[in-house]
Amino acid sequence: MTDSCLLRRLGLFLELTEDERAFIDTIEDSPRPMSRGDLLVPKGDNARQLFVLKWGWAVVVAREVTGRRAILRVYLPGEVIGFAEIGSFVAPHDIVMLTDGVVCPFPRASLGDIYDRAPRLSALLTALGSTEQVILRELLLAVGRMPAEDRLILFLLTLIDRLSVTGVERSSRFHLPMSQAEIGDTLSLTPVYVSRLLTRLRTQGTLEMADRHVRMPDRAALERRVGYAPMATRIDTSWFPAARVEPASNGRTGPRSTAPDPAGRA
Amino acid sequence: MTDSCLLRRLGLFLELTEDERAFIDTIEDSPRPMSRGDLLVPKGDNARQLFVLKWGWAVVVAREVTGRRAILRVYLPGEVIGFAEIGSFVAPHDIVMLTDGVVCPFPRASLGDIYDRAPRLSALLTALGSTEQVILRELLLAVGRMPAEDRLILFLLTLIDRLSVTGVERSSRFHLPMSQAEIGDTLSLTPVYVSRLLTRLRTQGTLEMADRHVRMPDRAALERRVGYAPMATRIDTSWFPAARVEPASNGRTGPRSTAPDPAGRA
DNA sequence: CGGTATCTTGACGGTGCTCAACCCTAGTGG
DNA sequence: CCACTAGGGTTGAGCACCGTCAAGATACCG
Repeated sequence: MTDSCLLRRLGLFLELTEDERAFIDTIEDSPRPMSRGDLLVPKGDNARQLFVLKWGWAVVVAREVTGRRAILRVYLPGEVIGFAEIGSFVAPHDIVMLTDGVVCPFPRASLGDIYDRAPRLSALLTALGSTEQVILRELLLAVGRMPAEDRLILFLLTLIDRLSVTGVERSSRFHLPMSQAEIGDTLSLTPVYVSRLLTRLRTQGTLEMADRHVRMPDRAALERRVGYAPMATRIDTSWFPAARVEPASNGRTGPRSTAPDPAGRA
Repeated sequence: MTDSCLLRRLGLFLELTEDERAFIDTIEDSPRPMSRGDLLVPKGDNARQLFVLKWGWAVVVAREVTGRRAILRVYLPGEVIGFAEIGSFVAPHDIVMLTDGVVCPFPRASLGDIYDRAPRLSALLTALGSTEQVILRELLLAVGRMPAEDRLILFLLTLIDRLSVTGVERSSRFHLPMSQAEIGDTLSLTPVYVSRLLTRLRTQGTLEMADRHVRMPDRAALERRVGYAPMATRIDTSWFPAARVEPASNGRTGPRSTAPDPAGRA
């Protein structure tokens, strides 16, 4: 009953019962150190694992036909990696460590156990997946409809709020371990233009940015400027079922044992 | 035990047991006709309902600060609407009927029942949510990194495949009930430019498009051109738990009855 | 017949990309 | 101590993709 990564993550959103804590504790492997550039999930792989990002940053990377790179998702410390892939036979994109870090893997198969035995945790997983969609939609809106300068500002504002979920960074100054090229890939801009934007914002006094640390002197003004609404960091759990953990009875460790399941598709 | 909308949708991905079918049948309200422009989910609303789109098209609409409109998601007949919102206290975006149509609403509260009593269905719901993320990511990649012409082609290719999931449209010609302005909002283009693109593609012979019907004479060539990989229309169910439906015992109709749940957040 | 929505076409301009040179720092091996 | 390299950042010149503004065409509808 140590504090596992997954337990800490899920505990952010729900007051876990003893049973639930004990259950979560059984499904997680030991932490694994990672280096910048390591592939957590290779595209095309049948991803059999998910990860909690204990520390460090990771990104979902895609490549357009012409070879242009795009970062479709930035994972911050504490977040769960691999959710978007669980319905797919093969991973649609690479997931790569952006910095050195530590991940806590857990097998995808154990998700089946969660759904089988811990209904409230299952609902939480779905709800977490739904917030990922909201994040993606906001990024899509920014990339599609905002001028580059606002887009950059919005990105930084969003990061601050998301970092504050895990409570690590509260001030307006924070560490951003991304190169300008990587920022560009996230916002669909070229490295050259990101550089130009940053120097412009710096000379305006809108932004302070040096050695990968960012500070926003007048954050409120910027939020107004780009129409930023702070993201919901809490989850609406009102519709969740009651907390409950079924015993691991009648050999139900693997799927398909309790009821008939003609899994073949016509 | 009629064929409800939700049942038909979930049955696409899983061979449902009798118990599961009966269970699903209990949670759905009767179909409701809709007109173009009707709000299914208003932004800021505490969305207490989800919908299966029985027929017609619907879209998620957002507005940038400057007033520019964006369509963040297009829902096709058969798809489930409201998944991205279930973790939020209030809906982050409007969801609007794009055409006349019929929806089958079901209360969000009944999701709690599903999680409580039907573990395999719960897993399916999560998996469906994960495929939504993949759709979003692909759109983000296209909007961010593709020239407008390819973006438009990719959009049409994707629609064909997604329409074929429900099996209605198999040919390369299909009905696209969107104005050019709406297409533009989906692809982050202006109406004027969409018009220009379409006439250009038409005169090239790449595309046939008239009175909101589209045909692509050489679909394979276009798929190669934009690097299109047909979307996974099936879901990887290998990690799902066994099919099982718990009886609706001990008054567990509402949440929070079986175990202590100090829901207050510190 | 006027009003509205949709589409088309033209002229013009700017945001953001491309290509290129250059700088700085850190690391490596002589 | 000094090349040499590699990664990252900055700056300039030029341009093109796509947006903006505007006018006009067509269709539908009250």
